[in-house]
Amino acid sequence: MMIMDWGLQAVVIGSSTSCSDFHGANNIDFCPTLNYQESEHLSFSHEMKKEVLGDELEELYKPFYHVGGQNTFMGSSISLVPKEVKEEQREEQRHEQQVVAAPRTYVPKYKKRKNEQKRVVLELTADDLSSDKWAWRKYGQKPIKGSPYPRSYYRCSSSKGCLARKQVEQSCTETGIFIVTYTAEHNHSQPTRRNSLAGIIKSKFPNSKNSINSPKKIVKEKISSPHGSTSNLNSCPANLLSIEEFPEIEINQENNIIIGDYYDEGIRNMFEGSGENECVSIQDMFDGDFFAGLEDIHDGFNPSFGCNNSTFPHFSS
DNA sequence: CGAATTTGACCTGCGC
DNA sequence: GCGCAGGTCAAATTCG
Repeated sequence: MMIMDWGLQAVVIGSSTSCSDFHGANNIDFCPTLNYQESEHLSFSHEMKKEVLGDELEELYKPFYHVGGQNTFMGSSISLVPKEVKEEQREEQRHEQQVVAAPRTYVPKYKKRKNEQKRVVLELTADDLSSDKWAWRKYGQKPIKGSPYPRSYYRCSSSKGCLARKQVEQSCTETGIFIVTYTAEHNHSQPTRRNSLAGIIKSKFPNSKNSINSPKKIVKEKISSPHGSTSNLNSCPANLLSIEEFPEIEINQENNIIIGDYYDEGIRNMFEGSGENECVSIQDMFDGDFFAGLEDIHDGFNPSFGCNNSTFPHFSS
């Protein structure tokens, strides 16, 4: 029997480990912290999904889809896969298992297209970089066209199979500012010991300096479609998010969400939090918590979505 | 001596 | 199809 319910699973802030470890072929449900039955109240019907979200918004969500219906962002996860899709994924995964069982003929040496990967870009000071709690190992450095400074490439050195990557380059426009790009996610918990100074201690950036008084931090999230085209939030037909409401937030041509100076301290707190893996999630952003946080930062700030809040699905946790 | 970094070569994606 | 730019590999080198 085909189940038409749209199981919208939104797993709130939690350990990235618990979710990222959940990519096994048999683990096509959701995080162990929240299974479908337990989260029935989070579901809404397929018809409701169509009515509220619409096809195009559904398309918008696709970048967050993930094999096994599991998505994570900055240590949190959100799952948006309808059950009928999950059945198809079961078939695909069964097929993949068969392929794996067969003699290996070709192993892709490189990852999928770079524009398919979710990237989080931060502009950080040296101090911000040194507070990175992860252990990184440098594996490359390249000069970048148009920039006088090279870009350094780091991978997570804590876990052998961890796909987390980090790129560090100095801003060519602002001295003391480093553009850090995180790609993929850690599949393990944070190490107790860290090599957080990667890219700083041995940095050859001539202008590297500690600039505690220049806390500028721009947070971007590149949202890319697995089909190669990027989802354009600005043209979101459902007008899911009215950027005009957020004077310090903009979306650039690359569909990066940019948060300006004004919210710096608040953003810092929201991303770093007081405990491990406490990060802001896409869900929180949709849920309004993210913007509520900005509201706290910005007195009189009035976050609102472009669509009617009463019809917008509420991702209660 | 093992681990980390450096650096040139190689591979892939993408625009023209 | 070609060339460029970015990303990764891996041998050599350096560090602790």
